[in-house]
Amino acid sequence: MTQGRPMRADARRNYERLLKVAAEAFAEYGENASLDDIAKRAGVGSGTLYRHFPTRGALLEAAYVDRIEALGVRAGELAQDLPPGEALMEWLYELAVATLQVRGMKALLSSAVTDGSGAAAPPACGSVVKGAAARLVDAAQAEGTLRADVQPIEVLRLAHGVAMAAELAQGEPGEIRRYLRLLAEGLRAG
Amino acid sequence: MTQGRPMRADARRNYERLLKVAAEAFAEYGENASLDDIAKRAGVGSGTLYRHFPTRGALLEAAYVDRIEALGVRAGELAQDLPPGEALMEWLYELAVATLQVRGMKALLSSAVTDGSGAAAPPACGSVVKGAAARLVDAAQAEGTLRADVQPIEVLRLAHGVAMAAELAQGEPGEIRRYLRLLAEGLRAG
DNA sequence: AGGAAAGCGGAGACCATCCCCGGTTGCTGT
DNA sequence: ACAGCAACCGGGGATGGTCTCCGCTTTCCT
Repeated sequence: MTQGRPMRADARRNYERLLKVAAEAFAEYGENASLDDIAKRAGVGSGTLYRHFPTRGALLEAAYVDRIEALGVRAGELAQDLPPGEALMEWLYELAVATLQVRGMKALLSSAVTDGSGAAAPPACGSVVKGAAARLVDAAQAEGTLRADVQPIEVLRLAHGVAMAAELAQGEPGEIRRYLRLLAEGLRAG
Repeated sequence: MTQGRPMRADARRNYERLLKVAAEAFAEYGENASLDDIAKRAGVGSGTLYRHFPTRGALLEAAYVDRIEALGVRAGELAQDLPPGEALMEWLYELAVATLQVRGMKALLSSAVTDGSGAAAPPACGSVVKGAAARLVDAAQAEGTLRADVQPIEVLRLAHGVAMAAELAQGEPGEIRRYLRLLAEGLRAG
């Protein structure tokens, strides 16, 4: 649908260079890395950057799609290897770790689970995360270990909240697990 | 201790004007309101603003001390009117509401509960919030309705996480209560 | 080869933070 | 009352970020 023509060779080159440099820059300087600086490092003008990625969010998303998709795949693996309740919790853990560890992912994932009506950027990658969550939540609810009155999106939001809480305890890596376990108690069926 | 001399009259005038204007500006534009603009509105130069409040955080804190102290007082009232467990939860609710409602308070409260070692600004008001939380948590633990293995600071962080989670569900005001109730299950003794 | 369209790039407009220092104001002692 | 000296003011300007605009270059197609 968005494919009138294949991209011109130089355009594709620049696009990919930008993506590579952006991922490095976001990792190094966080989600507020200077965009003009990214353009400069990639050896292109800032105009080129803004044409390919109109907003910071668009670039952020494009730079991390593979990481997001890996989370989607991971959901499938966990669903196969663990009982539904445990699979969900382990996946939420890995999601929270990614949220904190990969600098710049926070903003991306957070806008993915925002009630879209008013927001600025509805990232496409949101559907991957939401889809994975929905599958794991449904399975756990069918199994009867997860209370039936919560929606997948709520679970995602709460996991994001847990990640934020853990972030406040900088330097205590075990805190994510600890807080998530407390959340799990609240989500348990019964 | 910080009181070598009383403040000069013009200095005090400017200080208070800035505080008043800053509270308005933060309420209107959020925590990223332009500082130079605040200075202009207050009828002072930007130099004056930066002399009184070296960082954005300092201004934010000064502008909201009264709101924070009101939360401290409220903790006392709730402790008197309700059983400890309920008092804690109601207070956390009001804390979360303040976090979301008063734009600009979020950053302030969040830095208050951060593991201070590396952070930029250790706000004095943090002790008010932490003190209130400690009292309510202790009482609830003594009563036996709150699990004994959580620390007050952890409860604060989790409440902050709940507020963040609720923020993602923009426009659903009941979500704070809902998410807090889930957290409460996880924190319940037993 | 040659022309049209797609794409490039960086100058520059705009806005924010924050320092700096010449000039001004309020306080204090006589 | 008034002189003198801190303390304090104010805004100009350096720095750095975002994002647009448009003349020029590159690619692709025939």
